[in-house]
Amino acid sequence: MATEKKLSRREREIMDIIYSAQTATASEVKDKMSDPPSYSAVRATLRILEKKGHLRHEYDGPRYVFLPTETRVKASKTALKKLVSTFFDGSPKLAAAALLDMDSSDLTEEERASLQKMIDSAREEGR
Amino acid sequence: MATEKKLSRREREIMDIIYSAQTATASEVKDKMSDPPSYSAVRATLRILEKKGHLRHEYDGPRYVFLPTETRVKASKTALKKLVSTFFDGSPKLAAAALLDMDSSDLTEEERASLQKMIDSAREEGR
DNA sequence: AGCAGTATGCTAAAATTTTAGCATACTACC
DNA sequence: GGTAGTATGCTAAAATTTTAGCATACTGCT
Repeated sequence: MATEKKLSRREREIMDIIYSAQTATASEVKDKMSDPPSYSAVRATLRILEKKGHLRHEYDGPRYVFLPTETRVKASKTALKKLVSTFFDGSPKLAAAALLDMDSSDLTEEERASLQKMIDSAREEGR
Repeated sequence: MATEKKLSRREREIMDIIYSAQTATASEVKDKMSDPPSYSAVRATLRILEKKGHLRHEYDGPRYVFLPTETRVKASKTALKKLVSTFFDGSPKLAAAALLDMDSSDLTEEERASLQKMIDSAREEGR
């Protein structure tokens, strides 16, 4: 409910770090930030994210461990949906094709073949 | 070169709109913004994005049409890579699986089966 | 008990982002 | 040729974001 979107740049950066790590302390977050500001700056932003309802914390002994309030799966769906609409004209298949293409070295021949099929069928659908 | 990252919230929003539309005038951008500010505010941000090297413009009669300096494909790869690392532990296969799952109503039985295989194999690889 | 190290909370200043407004130019149409 | 409509460029103020610093508390040593 209270969870509005509209994250600032730093807020977004921190959320991404925490989603990636699943869980992180303030200093872990700081370590992973690009061009990290002071520790207290990081903490201030974490506090804001908590107030906005995007994060919560638990205790790990003497310190806070921050975690997202939304599940990773749910957040990933939202992110995927947006990405698909931004770059792939709304076609998840085309996006999936691009992904698997990135990963091509790991695909078996069989996988590659069936993929190709999906891509073709997505194209036929005119998307 | 000049193309640094670090877009602000509005800048990011505008870039996404333009990537999605491929091309857009200032007022088209404004129309698609959430909670759009004044027209001149939009234009100011467009100008900033041009200065930062993310956009350029061409003329469509009397007005500017803005377009990204990076191709859609390249930008989408960057975006996918980040998303995969944020939400899918770096496994494009798992991300693709999630995508195709979203789209499940459009999949044939055959597609679904081969997908399932890929997902399983990705899981086996421990990713 | 005292000290070093590392937490937290809060506050206010610095920096950036976001915005509106005004001056001006061009097109189309009456 | 004047007027309405819609462009652009620029500027400066408003709003938000980002930051550092300080006060304080707790842990674990010595």
